Amino acid sequence: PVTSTSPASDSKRRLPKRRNARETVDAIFEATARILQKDGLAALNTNRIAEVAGVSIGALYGYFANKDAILLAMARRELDALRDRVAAALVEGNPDVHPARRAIRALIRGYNVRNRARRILMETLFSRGGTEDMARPVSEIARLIAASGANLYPEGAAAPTPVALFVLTQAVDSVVRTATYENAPFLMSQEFEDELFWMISGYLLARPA
Amino acid sequence: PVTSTSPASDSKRRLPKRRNARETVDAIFEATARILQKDGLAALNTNRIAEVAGVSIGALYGYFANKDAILLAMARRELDALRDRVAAALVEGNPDVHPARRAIRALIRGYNVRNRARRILMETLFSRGGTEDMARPVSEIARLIAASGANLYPEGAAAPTPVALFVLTQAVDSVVRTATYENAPFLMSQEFEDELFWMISGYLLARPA
Amino acid sequence: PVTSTSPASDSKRRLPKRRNARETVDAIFEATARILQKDGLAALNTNRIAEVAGVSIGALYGYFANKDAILLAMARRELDALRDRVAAALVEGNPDVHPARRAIRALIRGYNVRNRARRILMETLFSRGGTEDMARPVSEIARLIAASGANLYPEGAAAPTPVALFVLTQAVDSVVRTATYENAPFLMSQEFEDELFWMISGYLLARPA
Amino acid sequence: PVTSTSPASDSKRRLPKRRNARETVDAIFEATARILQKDGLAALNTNRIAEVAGVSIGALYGYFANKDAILLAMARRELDALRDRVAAALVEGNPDVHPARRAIRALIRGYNVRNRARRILMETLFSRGGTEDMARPVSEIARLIAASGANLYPEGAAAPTPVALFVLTQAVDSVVRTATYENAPFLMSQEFEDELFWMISGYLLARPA
DNA sequence: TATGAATGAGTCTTCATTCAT
DNA sequence: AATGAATGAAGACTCATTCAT
Repeated sequence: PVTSTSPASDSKRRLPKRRNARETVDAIFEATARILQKDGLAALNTNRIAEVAGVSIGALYGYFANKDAILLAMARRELDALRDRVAAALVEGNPDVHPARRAIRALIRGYNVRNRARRILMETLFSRGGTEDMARPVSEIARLIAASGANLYPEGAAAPTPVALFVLTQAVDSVVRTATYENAPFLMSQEFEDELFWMISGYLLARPA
Repeated sequence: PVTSTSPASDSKRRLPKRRNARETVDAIFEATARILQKDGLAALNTNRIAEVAGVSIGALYGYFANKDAILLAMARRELDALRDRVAAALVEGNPDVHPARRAIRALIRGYNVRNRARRILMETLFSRGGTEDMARPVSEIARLIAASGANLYPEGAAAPTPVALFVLTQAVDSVVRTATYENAPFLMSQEFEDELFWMISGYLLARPA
Repeated sequence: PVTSTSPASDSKRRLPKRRNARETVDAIFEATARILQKDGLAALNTNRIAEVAGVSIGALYGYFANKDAILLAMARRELDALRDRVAAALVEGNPDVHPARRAIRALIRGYNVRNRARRILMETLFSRGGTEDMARPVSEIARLIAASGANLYPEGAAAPTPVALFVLTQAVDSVVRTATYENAPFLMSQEFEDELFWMISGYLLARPA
Repeated sequence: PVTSTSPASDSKRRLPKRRNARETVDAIFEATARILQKDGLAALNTNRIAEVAGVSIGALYGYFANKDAILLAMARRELDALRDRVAAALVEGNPDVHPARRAIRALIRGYNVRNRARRILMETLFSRGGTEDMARPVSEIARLIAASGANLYPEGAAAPTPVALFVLTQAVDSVVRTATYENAPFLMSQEFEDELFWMISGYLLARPA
């Protein structure tokens, strides 16, 4: 800002790094996640992101139109990644474990990393009107459940309606998310997994045919 | 800005703003809620709150130490009010309706007003570390459920453990909250209430004794 | 920007000056004029204006919505002031001097102060679409001329049409302005005044009745 | 951005951008004019110029030392072109039309194209201290008028002094320029031309011998 | 106790220019 | 000679908070 009085620092500007787009975007996301996790949304500013990412502020704006765009892109990416992991757990994995239990475990593990950052990201996505973005992954899981049929829900259970699937998936998702955000001590316990499993199967069984 | 020169001029004599503390605080909360609901958190600033509330910015700072304090106090108040309504629904009301259904209805109605403002408030409370504040009302409901015994949960059901109560109450609360925030079309439907009821009773029945 | 490491400079912020609105606006205009005159438009930034005016940047934005608004308001003020001076010279003053000559002199003197700043101001006004604002003062002078009748324009001259008045006033105004901006050496000379006067009277006489 | 992998793919093979210096400079000027005309000076930036011109930003800096240099070079070119056209109109053309009228017409036509861009260019030239550059063309026209003698100015008129020539040429030039910038409705009318002509001849006649 | 003008640190964003490729 | 990603200084503007009145 103030005209630099020491001509010694006049050593031109740093030579530009030349990474590829993917690396740069990753660095920006990583920096954003770190700041969010450590100091929260209020401490997140574009200059700091750039600094932590080791990218110039100009480069950052070359990749994202504005601060919000970073958060939004990141949120979608996280959402997609979690959805993929849960979906995969649902259809494959240890056959001795019930698919629902595999999905519950994937969900718990998924939420458990950098949960403050993740939470802020989801709130941002939501508050920016990304309701659809948020609903889609859960809907996809719901569709997957509906499609996989009898081997997923208990014998004798009526096929769940759309509303039932909404309730079911939101319930599981929200409980795990809340437990994660609250750092509930029982988060990684067998007991917690059991309760969730009972909720799922009990609910499905209780629904009238 | 305009200096009133003669206090006698009664044409536009401002109504004597001699409110008591309670009224002022209410006006501030009301203004905050309105701004949040209409334009979101980013548009919320203390000057605007003061303006909408019809209070000088200086007076506002006489009632709240800083901006956050407003949000926090409001969030707690909302939370308490909702808890009271749900708790009341649980223990009293139409005896022909199952207490769980009465609670579900109270929850749905409670979340349905000014849901954007409410959501932001809860996020703020959470992000400011108000986990305990948020957990308490739900815990209290859980305690109430545990205390009310057999008439609340189905015959033959094992008494729920703390983890089970967490899962149960969070599930119901989160599902309703999410449906509200997403403006789900089925929010006020009987079907939705039924599904929630089945989830509750099915879950409680499925738990091994 | 960078966290100040010396706690010694932590001496709170300056105590707020309390001038009245008029003084503050004047100080801002004065600072703007000075910067414009000395270093040109490119060197004009709101922080510097505030600094030179001895006003906080926040206070500046309390009086003007944005940077442009300062320039625009100033330009209009300058324009009005000059118009008033020329109009006054036209209708009053030394009766031994022809009104047209009095107006010419007022114009020359008016443009001669802080001409770089004045020029930039007019360009800004123009480029922001203030064509009407710019045209109005000249039109008003033209109207004044038309109204004052025979004692202003030579005997035997046909009453000027609107287009003629446009040509006449723009010609005089532009020539003086250009001479000012170019720091023409003859600007304050009698010769220059004479030429302008001959142009006016010759033109009016040459127009067919 | 998209790396062309096979140079053989001819579907969207970019046209071989092998222009010579002249073509490139022209493209840059054309792009600059277009941007200025459409969106004004504030919207003019080197990256956009390069983009619109279909030139890389690096190449642009190969032709011009900096942003200002583009504007300056363009301004001079425009000025010279206009001067040439007016000078030509003065000394040749339809012999049945008075040379002064021919010059007036050339001036009006000249200013009438892309007048916003032209105006910004002139302002830039002026504000960058190009007073001499701006004065020269007009001086040359003045010299031409002085040289062409009696057939240009009315019989009985005294030979104009330098100051008179300044006043005369600036007056005509400025009036036309202003009328153009203001999109005056009478710009292309015979009446306007007449008034200008009367101003010129009346002025020259009114000057004492 | 209320008022609201003033403060100024902080933040986003732009864009002229460089230089590795 | 051309390309365009990267650089980072600079600058417009916001808003939580203070304090003279």
